[in-house]
Amino acid sequence: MTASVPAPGLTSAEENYLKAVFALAQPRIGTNALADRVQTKASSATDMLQRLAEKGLVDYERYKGVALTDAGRIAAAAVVRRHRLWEVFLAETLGFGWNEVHDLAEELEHVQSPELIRRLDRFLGTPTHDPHGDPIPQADGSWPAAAGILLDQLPPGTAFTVVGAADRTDELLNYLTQVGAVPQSSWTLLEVLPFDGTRVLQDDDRRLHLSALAAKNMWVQALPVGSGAGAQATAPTAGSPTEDAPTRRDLQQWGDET
Amino acid sequence: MTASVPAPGLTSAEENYLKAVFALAQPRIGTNALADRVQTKASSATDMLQRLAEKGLVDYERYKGVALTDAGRIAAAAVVRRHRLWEVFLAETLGFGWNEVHDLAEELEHVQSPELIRRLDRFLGTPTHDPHGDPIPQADGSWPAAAGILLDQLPPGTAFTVVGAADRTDELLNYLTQVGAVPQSSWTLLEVLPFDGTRVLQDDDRRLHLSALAAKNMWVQALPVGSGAGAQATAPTAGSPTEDAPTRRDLQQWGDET
DNA sequence: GTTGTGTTTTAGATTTGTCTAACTTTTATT
DNA sequence: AATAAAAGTTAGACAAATCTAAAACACAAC
Repeated sequence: MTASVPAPGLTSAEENYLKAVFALAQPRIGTNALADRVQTKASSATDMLQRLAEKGLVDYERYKGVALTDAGRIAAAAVVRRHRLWEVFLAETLGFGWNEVHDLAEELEHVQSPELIRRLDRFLGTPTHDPHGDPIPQADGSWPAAAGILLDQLPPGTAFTVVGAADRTDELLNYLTQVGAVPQSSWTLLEVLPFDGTRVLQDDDRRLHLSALAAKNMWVQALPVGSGAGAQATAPTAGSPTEDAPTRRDLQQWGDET
Repeated sequence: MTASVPAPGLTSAEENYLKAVFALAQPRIGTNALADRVQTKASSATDMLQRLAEKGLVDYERYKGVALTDAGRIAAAAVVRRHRLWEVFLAETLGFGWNEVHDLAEELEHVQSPELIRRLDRFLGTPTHDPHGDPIPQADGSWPAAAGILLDQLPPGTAFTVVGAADRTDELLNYLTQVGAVPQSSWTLLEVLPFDGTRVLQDDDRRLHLSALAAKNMWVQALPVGSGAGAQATAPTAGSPTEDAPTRRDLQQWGDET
């Protein structure tokens, strides 16, 4: 039994609500928050929740919010899987930027064909993470582990590759894109400034200052020593990260924001 | 001005009707025929036609059928372009058979993004024909010429490559797929049997008999002499094609059936 | 433990796209 | 030309998904 076969005949709208519940429920989510997420009004959300409850995909109780049932979780994971595979396709195959893929994937994800997804997956080489570093639910229903660690937690002097962003807002993605800190790019973390935790990165030919807040939202993979990009300079000045550790992300580190 | 930007905000249903009118109108098409094509009832077609007429995409007159306006033709060509590009993608990139691509492309074609289509087109190498041999309207609105000639018209002794099928029914496509007469495959037309016009084809290692009817529905491209596939044997027995030349296809050889 | 504020639900309307059934127009036949 | 058959249209209903406005509920504060 794979996660690729959603309960028969979900409409796009149903899939979207399901995805939203999946993204936000921990363990329950309110009608307003959900309506917000899918860009509708609370009354519409109520209607839809009752329909999804009838189909056995959510556990809904009047005035008490919703949670996913097991069936709902499986169906939602299938949608997320489709979404993220399309994101990989758009970025990797068609060359879209990681800040452009979400909206398009949002449309493509609703094309109903398990065989299409199977083949897309194979064509892409069965990727484990999307361009934002989020894990792609596998055909067998399993979830890959995190693609890396937050730049936040990387010790100075380490070389690394960017593998994603924990915050998928346009603001961050556009910014990172502009300064060239995009997926697959490699850098060395020269130092962490003691004053505000600014990260100083070195590329082959560029030096870049990133705020602690940005660093806290970048997924990176440490590279083996010696394979560092750019200057090997190592001036590790104290490691006193000003920002606090992620909060909500600790509970539900993966899976939101599709 | 490219054909890639349809009139703002066409729904999937509208696009489907438009495509159907485009495919069948020569110059006008009746409500019933149209309803048949889009798998609805005549009353639904009437409704939709009135809506499309209001949008200026079709020229509709009560009880008199419809034709496309210039705007409608442009919008329809954009849909056909999207459809056929996705067909190429599905066949070429994902390895679907030419008998499987239509239905999926039917869904993918409605994803709205000119940039997506631009990039898909570029990724595929700006193809001129889909897996069925039908021409893909280009970004500039132009229509490529036919991909080849009908096997029907090929003189015996000629080597050729299959480039499409004039009849896109499952029956023909499945049959041709089964016997291996798929796009890109190469054969030599050994002879045309005088009795019923059966075509005898030779592959590198297989001999194949095709009915005159099948031959009349296969688009092929003659290969330069000497590059023939399989046996060079040449036993040209009279060329008396039993079937008559295409009829409707002469008028509107391209563009129907999306 | 009442009250107020904010959240959630219901009721009723709207849009898109469809249907069936009844009616109208066109056309083909005699 | 009359009329039957075929083709096309309208009317009314329905389902999905949404909205606004009004009513119902929950809970925190007093």
